[in-house]
Amino acid sequence: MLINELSKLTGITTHTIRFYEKSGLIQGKRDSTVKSNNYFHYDEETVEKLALIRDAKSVGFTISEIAQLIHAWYTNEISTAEKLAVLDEKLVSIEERIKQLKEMKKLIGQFKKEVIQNDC
Amino acid sequence: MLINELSKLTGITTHTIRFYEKSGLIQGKRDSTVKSNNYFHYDEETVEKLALIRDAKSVGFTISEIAQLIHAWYTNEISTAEKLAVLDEKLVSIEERIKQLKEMKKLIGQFKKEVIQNDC
DNA sequence: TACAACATTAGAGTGTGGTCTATACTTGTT
DNA sequence: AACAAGTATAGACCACACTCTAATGTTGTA
Repeated sequence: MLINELSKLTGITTHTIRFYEKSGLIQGKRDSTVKSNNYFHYDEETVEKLALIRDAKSVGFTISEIAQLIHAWYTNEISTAEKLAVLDEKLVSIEERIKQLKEMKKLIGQFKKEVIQNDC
Repeated sequence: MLINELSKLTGITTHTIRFYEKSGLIQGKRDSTVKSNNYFHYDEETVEKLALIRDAKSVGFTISEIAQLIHAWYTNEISTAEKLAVLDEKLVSIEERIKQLKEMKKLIGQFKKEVIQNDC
C-alpha cells in the first residue's frame, strides 16, 4: 500500500509517517519494476509497527527507545540474548513507572482527604 | 532561604527553579524591609512543591497539569468541589496510564516468549 | 578594598517530536 | 487534454521543557 492508505489505516498523518521513516522506525520499499515513479510501498508489518509506536508513545517511551524495541523485535541483526536484554530493560522501566504512578496516586488520594477535611 | 540554598536542597538548578517560577509553579517572596537588593526568599512550602513537581514530572505530567495540581492543592482561589474535580481528573489519568503500562508489559512479555521460541 | 560567590533580568540556544509549506512530479478521472 | 488528488524532498516552523549567556548589581570574606 502507499502512504495515503497507510495513513488512513493507522490514523497517523502522512507527515508523521514520513517523520517516523526519517527517524528509522519504519521503512517503505520501492518497487524497482516501476520506472515512472519512486513511491514507497508499505506492508502489514509497517501497520503493526505503527500500532506499536502509538502504544509505546502513549506510555511515555521516546522515539529512540521505540527504535530499540523495534530493532529487538523485527530484525535479526542482534542476537537472542541481546534482544532479551532490551526487552527486559523495557520491562524494568515499565515496572518503575507503574510504581511511581501508584505513589502519585497515593499522594493525590491524601490531597483529596485533606481537602475534604479542611472543608468541614 | 535564597535560590542557591533552595537549589542545593532540592537538586534542581537555579535556572530550572527560575523557569518554574516564570511558569507560575512556585513563587518566592521579596523582603520589603531590605532596600539594597530584591532577592527572592523561598520557604519550606516551595521545597515541598519542587518535590511534587519532580515526582509529577517523572510520571509524565506536563508543567500545566502540575500547575493545576498545585493550584488545587496550595491555594484557596478555587472551591473544594473544584479542587476535588482536578484531583479526581488526575487520578483518572493515572489509572489510565497504569492500564496502558500493564498492556505494554504484556505485549513485551509476548515478544520475549516469541524471541525465545524462535531461538529453539 | 579587592574579589569570589551569588542574585536578577532578558533573551538566546537546545533537543525532542512533530507539523506544515513549497516545489515538482505522477496518477487517475472526466 | 485538463485537472484534482496523490507522492517525494527539503527545509521552515512550532510547542515544550529546559539550559545557558550576557549584563549588571549585591554580599561576604581575606
